[in-house]
Amino acid sequence: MPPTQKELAKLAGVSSGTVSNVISGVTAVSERSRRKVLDAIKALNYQPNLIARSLRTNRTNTLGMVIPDITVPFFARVVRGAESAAREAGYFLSVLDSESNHTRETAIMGVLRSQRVEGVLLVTAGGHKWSEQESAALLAGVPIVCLDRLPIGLDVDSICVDDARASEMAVMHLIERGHRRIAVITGPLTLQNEKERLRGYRQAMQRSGLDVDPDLIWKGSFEQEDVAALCRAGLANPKSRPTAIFATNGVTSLAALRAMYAMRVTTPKDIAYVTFDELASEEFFRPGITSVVQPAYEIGHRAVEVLLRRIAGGAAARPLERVRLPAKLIERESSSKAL
Amino acid sequence: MPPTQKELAKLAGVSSGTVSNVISGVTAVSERSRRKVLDAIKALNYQPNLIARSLRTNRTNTLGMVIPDITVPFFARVVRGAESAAREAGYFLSVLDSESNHTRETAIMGVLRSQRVEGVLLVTAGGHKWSEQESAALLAGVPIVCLDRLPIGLDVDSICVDDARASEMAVMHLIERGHRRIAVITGPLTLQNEKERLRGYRQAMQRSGLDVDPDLIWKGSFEQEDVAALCRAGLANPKSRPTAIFATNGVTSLAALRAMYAMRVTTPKDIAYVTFDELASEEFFRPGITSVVQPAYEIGHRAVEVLLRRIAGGAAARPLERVRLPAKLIERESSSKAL
DNA sequence: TTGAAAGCGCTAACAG
DNA sequence: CTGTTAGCGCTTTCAA
Repeated sequence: MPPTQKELAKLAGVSSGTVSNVISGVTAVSERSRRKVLDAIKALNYQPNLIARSLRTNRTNTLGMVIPDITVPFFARVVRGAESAAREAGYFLSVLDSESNHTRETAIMGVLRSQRVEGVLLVTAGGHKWSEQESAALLAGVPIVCLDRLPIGLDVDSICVDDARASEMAVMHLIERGHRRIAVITGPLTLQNEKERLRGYRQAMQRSGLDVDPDLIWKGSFEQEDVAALCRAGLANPKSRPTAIFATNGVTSLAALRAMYAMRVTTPKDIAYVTFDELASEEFFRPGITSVVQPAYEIGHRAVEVLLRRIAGGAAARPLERVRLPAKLIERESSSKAL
Repeated sequence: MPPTQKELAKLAGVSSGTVSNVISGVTAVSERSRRKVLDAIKALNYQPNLIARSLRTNRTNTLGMVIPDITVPFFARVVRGAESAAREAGYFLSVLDSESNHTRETAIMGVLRSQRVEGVLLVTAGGHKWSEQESAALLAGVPIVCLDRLPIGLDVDSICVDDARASEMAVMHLIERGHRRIAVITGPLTLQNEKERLRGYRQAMQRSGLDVDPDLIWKGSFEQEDVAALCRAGLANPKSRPTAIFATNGVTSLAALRAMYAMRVTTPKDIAYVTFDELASEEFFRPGITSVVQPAYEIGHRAVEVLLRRIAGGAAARPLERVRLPAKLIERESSSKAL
């Protein structure tokens, strides 16, 4: 059993209250008492019991974070950013993985509430609409900031990349290189950000006076097989094949590339290719894939800042923040050949 | 303020103890009371306060995990494995990132103790020896299991790949393809696992009756510049250049490849190459790099099992477990050309 | 500047 | 089966 404050107080020959004062530093304590307490802390290797402290103060100094999959590099970087921001502000961050499962996600939110975290950073598993009931329960609980994948039917502070704009930029890049028949392959359109990215594609086409051919809108998912089927259907005939593809997220994109390569359709030779998200250690990826890169670390970092403002400000005290950050286009080989 | 058990009890018209019994399910409760309590829980959207429960029961049902960098894919997968094992056992897992910094690592261990986690999974930042004092303090605290990078001067349960064996296997693979002058480039040799991997290299050479040329042992680090300098020195002269390189970890390996490519030394054309660890989405990495692949998920998963046994068994009750898992060699292009 | 004491929300013993 | 109660380790009045 770890030593308690009481034992510490006894050893130091002072009262438990004095020990507390020494540790918190709020109330003045005589130098003599301070010394004795400090010595006793060393002697016993005392570590204050944060559980007891939290129960008493009703503060945990902890933020929760829910993400769909820590092994996705983008999320790992977001977590890093959030962690460092939390630490800078003197908070702990408790990260839990929902394994892209909404049921588990809901369970986790419950656990975090039970742990009395002071706020939650949420990257939803996606693909579902929060019911009125869920939503109400959530909003009545701790403050929430949503990142990246914004939930449908949940009105909270949020932060993500300006998806439509980023997407538009990527497609414009292809158009500028002479492409007219540009296919877009998306993730599940139940996700808000996927919808936005598709919107950006449409905008780029329309603003450039190009037709949006429904046959070139390939509504995909995160499943290898779905994506492969779409690619096979869309690329089978070299005549009607698009001259360029834009993939709206990294997971779908890897699946698409895999399918293309299996069909011996290569980039940039047979088709130009641009993707949302970095796919890997890009410098060794051959050919290099032109990518829309999100400021992942910053998204995590700023999400914590927004959350802390919300915690300080209270639920209704301030308007909802909706931060939209710009993404960058990194040009590489896959889109290097002008048509 | 979230509702408390007392308020709940009042609403349900029973005592607080009965509420507790309903929730824990340990003591029998009449169906009537049960109903009333359950209804009240719904009505108030009650979530038990785990902080209070922990203070009372002296149990947190939480394990801590300290890793050097969540953005390293290997660690992310280890975390996933640990998380799922923890969940299966009804534990929470609290993951903290030391940012490869021993000072921060020590601070984190203190925090985890303060949070009264029941055990800790530790991947040390490495590069330091734990002082007698640190070690003693640590061992007196919660049970610890070390993963992957085993600490020096800390006697605890541990789990990692059989590094020497895995290394030997990789080097044998090169020898079988006719290589005689094989360089090894390592990470910091202050890390136990790096030492082991170097030992494996030596073993393979010696068992095959080959000389171990000290000039072919490149003692590197995780720093791009150090590694680049070693590569430049070792590869400058095409005559005396080794015919193959074995890199003992992923981070160093990426740095080495970068340096090689900058020098226009390519693999497999100019030199054969084998590395410890997967470097990225290997199927798109060109050329594909022959790799020693570790069972990352399993390492995390089994580490939790070991830790739970230790928690159940007590400090001295059982002998130290030292689990060593086999790694696999995945052959790819970079070592495809026999000499 | 210090000590005594109340009480955070919960569980577990105990008496009824 | 149920209510009462003590107390987990801490912070925070309040008096001295």
